[in-house]
Amino acid sequence: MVTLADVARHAGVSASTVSYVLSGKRSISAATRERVTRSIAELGYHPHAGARALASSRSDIIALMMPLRTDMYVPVMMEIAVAVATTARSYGHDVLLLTGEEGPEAVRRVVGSGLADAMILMDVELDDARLPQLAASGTPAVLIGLPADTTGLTCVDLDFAAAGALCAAHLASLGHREIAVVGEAAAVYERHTGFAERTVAGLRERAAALGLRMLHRPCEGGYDAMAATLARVFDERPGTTGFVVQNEKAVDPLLSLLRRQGRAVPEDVSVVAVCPEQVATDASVPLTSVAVPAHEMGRRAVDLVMARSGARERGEDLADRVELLPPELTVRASTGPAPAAR
Amino acid sequence: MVTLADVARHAGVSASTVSYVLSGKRSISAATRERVTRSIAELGYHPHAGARALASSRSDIIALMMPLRTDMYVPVMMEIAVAVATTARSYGHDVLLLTGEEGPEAVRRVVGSGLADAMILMDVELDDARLPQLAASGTPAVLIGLPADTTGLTCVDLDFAAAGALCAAHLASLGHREIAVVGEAAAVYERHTGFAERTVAGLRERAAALGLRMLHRPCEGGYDAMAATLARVFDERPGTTGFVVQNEKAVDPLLSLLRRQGRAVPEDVSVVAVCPEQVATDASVPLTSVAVPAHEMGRRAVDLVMARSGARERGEDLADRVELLPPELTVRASTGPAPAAR
DNA sequence: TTGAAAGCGCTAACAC
DNA sequence: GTGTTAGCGCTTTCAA
Repeated sequence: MVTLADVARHAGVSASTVSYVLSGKRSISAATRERVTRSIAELGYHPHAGARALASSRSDIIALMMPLRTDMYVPVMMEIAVAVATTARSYGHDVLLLTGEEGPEAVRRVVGSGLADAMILMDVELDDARLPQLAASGTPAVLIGLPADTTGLTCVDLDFAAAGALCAAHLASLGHREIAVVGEAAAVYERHTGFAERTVAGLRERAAALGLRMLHRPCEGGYDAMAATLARVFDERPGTTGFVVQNEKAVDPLLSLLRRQGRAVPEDVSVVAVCPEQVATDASVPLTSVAVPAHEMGRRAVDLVMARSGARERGEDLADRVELLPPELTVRASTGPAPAAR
Repeated sequence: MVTLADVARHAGVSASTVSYVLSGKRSISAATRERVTRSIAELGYHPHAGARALASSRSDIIALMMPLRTDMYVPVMMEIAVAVATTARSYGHDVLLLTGEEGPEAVRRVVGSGLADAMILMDVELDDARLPQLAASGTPAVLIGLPADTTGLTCVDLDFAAAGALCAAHLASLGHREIAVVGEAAAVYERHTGFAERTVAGLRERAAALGLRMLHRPCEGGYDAMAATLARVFDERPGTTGFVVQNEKAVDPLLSLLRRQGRAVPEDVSVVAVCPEQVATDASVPLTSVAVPAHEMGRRAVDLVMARSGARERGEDLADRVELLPPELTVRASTGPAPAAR
C-alpha cells in the first residue's frame, strides 16, 4: 500500500507537507505543490480513510437512515437517497446506508463508533424513538419529515399543508363545490407520519374557507380497495365533482374506475394528485398535480447537515430550523370546470 | 470519548485483553470476560471504527454501487438495496451507498482508501467500465446482473432466459399459438444490460421449440407508448392471443387498453408478466407472473461477497461463480385457455 | 490465560 | 513556506 510517507519521500518533502497539500490548510509554494501532486499521481496514492478518521476524528461519512416499510411510495425514498448520495459527494462525503430495522440502537452504534459524523433520518414519525438518542449524542442531524416537537432539530419537508390548500383552491377556482380526498393507507395515518395529516389539515382548512364540502377517505391503494372507496364516496356524496389523491397506488385505479363508470376526466370529474412528477405524467390522463420534490429534499437535507457540522466545528450552536419547501401546482389534463358551472 | 484503555483500567486488565474479549480471537477466563463485559456496559464503550480499520486493515464496510437511471423499475433496486443492508448487518458489516455517477473512479477511491473492503455492483452492463478497475484492485466483489465475460467474477441474477422459457411454455400449454412480447424501453436493450435480451432469447428459443409464433416489441412504458405498441402488434398479428410483458410501466396501461378495446383478460387474451410480485398482485387483473426475486438477490449477493472475503483472507483463490436464481411462475387470473382451443 | 509494546497511516500543534 | 513530532484508538505479535 502506498502511504503518505512514501509520497513524501518520493517528492523529497516531509509528511506534513504532503498532508497540507491535500487538505489545503496552509499555504504551499507552487513548486512544492507541483512536485507533491505529481508524486501522488505517479504512485497512485489514496489516503487511508481509517487513519484519517482516527487522526482527525472526522469520518466524512453521513449516515442515512431509511425506513423498511413498503406502504410508502418507494421511488420517492429512492430518489431522496440518490440525491443525498450525490450531494454528499459534492461535499467530499460518503453515505452509509442504514435501514430502520436496527432502530435507535443504530444511532448509538454508528455515532458512538465515529463511523459517521452526521446523520439524515427519513420518514420521521411524529413521536420518533430515534430522536432522544440523536439529541443525546449531539450529532449534527437533519430530519426529512416533521416530528411533533422540533426543538433543537433541523427538518426539511414539503409544506404538505400548503400543498393541500393549493389543491382545494385550484378545485374551488374551477367551480367545484363538493370534493373528495383519497388518502394514504389507514396505517399511514395511524403511524402518525405527519405528512398525510398535514395535507388533509391544509385541505380542510382551505376548503372550509372557500365554502367547499369535503370528504376524506384513507385508501389502501390497488384496484379493489380503490373501487370500494370510490363506491362509498359517490354513495355518501353523489354530487362530488372533484378528487384530490394523495396515494400513488390509487392513482391508476381511480382513473381506470372513473372511466369504466362512464365519468369522463375532466369533463365530469376533476382529479388533482399530490405525487411525484413521473406518476402524474405517466398516468392515463396526465394529472394536474402538486409534486413531491424528492430530489430537492435530499439535496437540502445534505446542505443543512453540512451547515450544521460546520457550525458545530466552529463552536456555534444552532437554533431549530424547519425548512418547508413551497409546493407548486402544475395544471395538466385532469382538471377542468365543474359540470354545473359550465 | 470512552476508549479501550479506559475500559481496561476500569476492569483492571490490559488493553489487549479487552480487545480479545471483543474479537473472541483468544480464550478468556469466564471471570475476566465478565468483568470486562460489565465495564464496557457501564462506561458505554464503542470501539472507534477508524482506529479499528487502521490497525486491522479491515473496515467491515461493503460498498453498494447503484445505478442512477430512471428507466429501470425503481422499487426493485430499492428492495435489493434494503436486502443488502440488512443482510450485511447480520454479518456485522455496514453498507456504503455509491451512485453510478462517479463511475469507475468510485471503485478506485473507495477501495484505495480502505473505506470499503468489499463491493456489490448493481445493474451491471454487458461491457461494464467498472469491471477492469475492480479486477485490478483485487477487491472481493459480487455483481448483480451478468456481464459478457464473467471470468474471475462472482455474479448473481435471476435466470431470465429460463423465465422467458417458462412464460412461453405456460402460454403454449394453454393452447396459444401466436404471442407478443412487450419489452423494456429500447434504451434498455441498447445499453445491453443483458437481462432484457436474455429473457427474449429464452422466450424465442422455447417458442420456436413449441411451434409458437412470436413478436417482440420494446416499449417505453406509459399509456401512450403502450397504446402505439399494442396497435402495431394487432396490426401485424391480428391472431395474437397471448402477451408476455417485461416492463413494469407497461403493465397497467396494457390491461387498461385491452379492456377498453373490449378484449377480455383472460377470455380473449392471456397476459404473463415478468415483474415483482407486488406489481402482479396490485394490477387490475391479478397477473400470472414470474417474480423478480429482489430480496433474494440482495441477500445472496452479500452471502457470496462475504464468502469471497473470507476465502481471500485464508489465501484461497476462488473460481468464477455465476449463480442464476431459478424462476418461478405463479398462475393468477390473467391467463387462460386460448380462445380457439375452448 | 494474560500483559507489554510496537506499529497501523494520518493530522495538527509546535518549531524554525 | 516547510520540517519534526506526538499522538489518535486499536490489533497483534512476542513473551511470560
